Amino acid sequence: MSEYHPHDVEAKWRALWAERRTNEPDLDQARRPFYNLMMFPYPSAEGLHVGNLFAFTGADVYGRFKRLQGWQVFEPIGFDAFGIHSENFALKMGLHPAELIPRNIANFTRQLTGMGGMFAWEHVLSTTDPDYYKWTQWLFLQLFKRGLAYKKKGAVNWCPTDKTVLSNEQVIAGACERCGSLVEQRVLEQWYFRITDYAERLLDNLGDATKMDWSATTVQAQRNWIGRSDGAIVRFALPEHANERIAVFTTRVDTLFGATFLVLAPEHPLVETLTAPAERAAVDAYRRTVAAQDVVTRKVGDKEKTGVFLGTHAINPASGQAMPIWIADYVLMEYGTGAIMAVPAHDERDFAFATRYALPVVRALAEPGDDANTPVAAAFAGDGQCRYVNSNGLLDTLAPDAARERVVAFLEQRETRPGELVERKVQFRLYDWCISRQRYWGPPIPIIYCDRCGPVAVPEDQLPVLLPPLDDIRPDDSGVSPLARDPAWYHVACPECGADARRETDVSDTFLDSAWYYLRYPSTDVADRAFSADRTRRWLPVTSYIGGNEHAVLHLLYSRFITMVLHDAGMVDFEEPFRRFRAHGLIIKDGAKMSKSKGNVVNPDEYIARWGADTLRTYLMFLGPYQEGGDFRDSGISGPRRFLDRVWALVEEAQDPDCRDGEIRQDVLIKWHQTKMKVTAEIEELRYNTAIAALMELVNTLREQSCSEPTVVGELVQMVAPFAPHFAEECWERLGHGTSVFDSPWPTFDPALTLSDDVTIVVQVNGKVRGQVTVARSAGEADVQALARADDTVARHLAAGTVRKVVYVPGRLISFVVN
RNA sequence: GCCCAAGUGGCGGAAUGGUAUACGCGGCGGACUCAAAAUCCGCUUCCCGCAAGGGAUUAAGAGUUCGAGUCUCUUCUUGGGCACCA
Repeated sequence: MSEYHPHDVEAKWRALWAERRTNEPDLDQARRPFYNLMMFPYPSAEGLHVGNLFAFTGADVYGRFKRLQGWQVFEPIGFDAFGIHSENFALKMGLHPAELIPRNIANFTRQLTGMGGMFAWEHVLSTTDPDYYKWTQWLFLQLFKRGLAYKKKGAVNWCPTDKTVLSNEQVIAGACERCGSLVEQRVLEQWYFRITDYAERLLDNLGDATKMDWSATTVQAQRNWIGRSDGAIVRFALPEHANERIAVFTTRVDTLFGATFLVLAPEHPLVETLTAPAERAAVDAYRRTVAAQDVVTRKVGDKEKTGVFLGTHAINPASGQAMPIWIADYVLMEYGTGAIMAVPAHDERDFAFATRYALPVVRALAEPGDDANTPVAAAFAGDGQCRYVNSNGLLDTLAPDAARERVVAFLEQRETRPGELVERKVQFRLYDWCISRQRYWGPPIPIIYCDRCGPVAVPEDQLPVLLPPLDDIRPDDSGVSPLARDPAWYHVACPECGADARRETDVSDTFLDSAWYYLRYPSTDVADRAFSADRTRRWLPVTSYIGGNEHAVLHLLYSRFITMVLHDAGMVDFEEPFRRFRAHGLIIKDGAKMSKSKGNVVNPDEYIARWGADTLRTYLMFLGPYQEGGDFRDSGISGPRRFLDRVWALVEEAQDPDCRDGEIRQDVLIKWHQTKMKVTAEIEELRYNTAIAALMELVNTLREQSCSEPTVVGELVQMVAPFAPHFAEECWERLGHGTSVFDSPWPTFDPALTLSDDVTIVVQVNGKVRGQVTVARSAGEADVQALARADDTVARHLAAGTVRKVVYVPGRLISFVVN
């Protein structure tokens, strides 16, 4: 007999896997390719924490399961090592990121190897490697060439701590998502990607089951982010300015009869023209106040609404009433047309504004019991209970959808040319993606500015534009990147005319690095292009992608956009990069989220040292549903370790010659087939905790016997293998197999053998369980009822009245209704 | 404010509308041991009862059903997303 020593076993199999290239599929020949992707880590100085390990283990379990099912699984790993996070940490430590990052990557590599991931290390990548970011720059140029990358001066989110701009996606409630500083508004010239051109497709594909099978929560988050609104643009005539009209976007054109005033964003271009001389001073003062505000005070809701009157009016084309025109900072220039029609009776914000400035409130809708003139106490949106009022009979009896159509038609009739008064319009909340960063640690944007030629792409054969080795990489408040301090680097000849020119000194957003890394993995050994056409055709789109839902809108949306662009360019033949995506849950510790500030971050190293990686993996997968996460408790880990020890003992026992060739007991046979059925189904659905529970039950059943069948124990080992890979290899070898357990076929089951001959039938009287009877599965209702009535307790409860009804569910229960 | 999840023993968590509390942790008792650890065996939702048995119980309340943790409605709590988006 020998004992289970995890560290010996794990070291042995790590070495053998590397030596035998067990985890390196043949990328050019695989017949059943399965691309098993997990979100690559940012290599922090702290190393992997137990939450990362939970995420990677769950994805690895799935990959190993698929491999056992006969797929050639490619499970790559890499490092998302560019970006502000790495740079800030390096600055804090007084180190250069170019020095720090390789160190962190070495530590991560040690930990990822130690956890027993089935990683194809021959295809590891780091976004900071010039062989990688060369192609990130190439990707930028593909967008640039197609007019999808453009430079624009505009108000941007500026983080005063990180001293760089942030994309809208990186601003959470007016604060920097990374450091939490309140974001300021700055006017800068930045590079943008036209992701808004793809809004409709990005939204439509979310509902296309042939292209995407994603976690519902992630799909919902993307839908909300893209934010499609179906509405109309209405143009209001201005009696005092016959040449101008004010266009507003509204989703509630049916409330036009209740629109009593217009509000423009203070930055709206027509404000200058429309302001009456008498109001000039007040308007200018208000616009200055707003311009001085930062994004936070401007955008964070629930504050007192302010505004000023422009001294002029528009005409409501439906009611004919004059509508005063105001400017107010609750109207945003970036959304819609930068102007709204205010319907105070049916919009909370408009109601608050109208109340404050004593503007008229007119109903377009009335609730039951109200009439057209009942004063409005609070704005209400209206629903099926409401009816239209004040519409001169136009809408009275209509449902909201029909009313919208009717108003549009009404306005269209009065137009002298199409679009003069109204136009149907779909509006998105999504903004273009700002990718410029005024930082050091990223891929330089491959553009050269020439006075004569304008912005010119760096020729592709001159890529990569290497990041120059600067000593002082600290960002400053100037709004330009530290790269602008290296004239020797940025002074270059214009690639087109040869005149003196200047490189773009901003670097690109880290999210661009990660928006295409899955395309690079299969082609890391390809030097002359970003990705090989053959490899890409064989392996992509990604078969299964697993990652955190914190990237539901950032990384996942950008990746989809980039893939669509490449698809349209004819470079890939799919629009959606990730066939199946599942978000994993989060690990909490003692009921609280793990965070450095709370000091409850669990380092997996010490648990691996004490219990072994296989035990930690099994524990992490057992502690809760993978897609929901769970609570990490030190005491809980001993259970999975006991489980592995017991499997080990069963393997030892199965090797005993006296134990072979026994006849399998009926109840063991049933449990065995039930377990195979259940484990197969549960792993497929990522319900690892219940799969492990089923395996524990099988072990408990096997332990009741003096001897266990080697066949059953062998299949038990195969089913444990995805969770405890080194352990399973060792057991498999001990059972006499000469090849990897991961090259063995996943156990099959016979559904007929999952059912026992006898069944327990529950007996209920008036809905309460009063007994149970065991009968042959083939027994009929009459037999079951007779047996049930014969039970003393049941009989007593039946005697309390008359049986009115009997419900019989074969194989399950018999229920008597008595009164 | 709006949208989406979730709420089950001391704890992590199981339950195609059909025996709620599987599996694991912890706890209690026992075996082994000089002793402890490890291991093994048994018990463990709560209340009444020696027991047989009875009652209560899936955040709270109502409803549908022979039967509800599961379906419907209302309320509360927690977590997540969106948020002057017209």
